[in-house]
Amino acid sequence: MSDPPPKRRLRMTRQRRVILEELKKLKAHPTADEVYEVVRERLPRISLSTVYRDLETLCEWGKVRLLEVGCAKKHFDYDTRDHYHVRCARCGRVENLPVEPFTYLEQAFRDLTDYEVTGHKLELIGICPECKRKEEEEKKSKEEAP
Amino acid sequence: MSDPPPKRRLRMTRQRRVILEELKKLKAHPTADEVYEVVRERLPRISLSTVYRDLETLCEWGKVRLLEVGCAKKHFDYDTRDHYHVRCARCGRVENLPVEPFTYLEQAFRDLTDYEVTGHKLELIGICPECKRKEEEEKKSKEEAP
DNA sequence: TTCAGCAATAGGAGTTATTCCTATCTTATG
DNA sequence: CATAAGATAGGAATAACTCCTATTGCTGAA
Repeated sequence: MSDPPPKRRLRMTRQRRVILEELKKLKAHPTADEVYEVVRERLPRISLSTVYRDLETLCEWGKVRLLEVGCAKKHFDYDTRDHYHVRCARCGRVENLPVEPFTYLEQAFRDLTDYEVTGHKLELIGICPECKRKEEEEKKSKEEAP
Repeated sequence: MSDPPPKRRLRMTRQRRVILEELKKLKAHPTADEVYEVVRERLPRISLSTVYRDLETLCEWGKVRLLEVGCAKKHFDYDTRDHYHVRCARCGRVENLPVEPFTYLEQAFRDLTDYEVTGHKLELIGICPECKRKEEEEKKSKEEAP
């Protein structure tokens, strides 16, 4: 069929294991930077570039998934299955939507475009509970002392 | 309700008019950089920062829409109505899907999250005809001279 | 158990896309 | 025409990556 990928022997190093473990613990879908912050508590000498490289490697390896959500930063997910997301328009936080993806959508849309369709993404936009709370606090303090 | 926005008198300057006109001509959904390239042919002294600022202003003004698609760059659209998109996984090009958005989706998903849902985005991923063609050419030239 | 060789790392430089800053220029109005 | 708010060009600054290099660390064959 096509050329076999250059087979390098990937190693489960300490850095990679810790990154994977911490990613698993986080319920949300952190950015590389956020992963770096938590991993640093266990491996203080790890470098940000290692975090980026290892997250990419773990993606290729199929152990982690890269989310290309509608914002500049890359988000990573321990759960590699296809699923939909909610994103907070204020803080950018991303979380899962507990629902099975609609596989029929791609089929239904295939005739609407001359692209060779390979997948789809559905993203709910909203305000997360924390940001909503902050917003209300701000409004209140404004009313009290304008 | 809430504070009225600080009312500044926005001006339809030459730069803004040209940006708007060129954006209207482009069928795809260009990035700021692509807008800059075409606008430069009519206004050679325009600066990239003006393009960014004016695109943002035109968005606030409701004359242009910012698309936050699943890739690092910002894309802009002359058509400000809600609609879905296809994106090329290779080159990042974005185009419209000629279909009415499914307004019921938000309602249906509302109970699945504690976010205050304000919208949703649906994006088909695929390979655009041009990238598909290039891919096939590469494959062919590989077979001929390996 | 040593060692050759590939893989991985830390640290920092480089890149890309975007935003910010400032001195200067425009333009609508009085 | 004066003038003041609004815009602009040009470049510096920033954010989020991505790449480079010298060094370190595994790992499997001898």
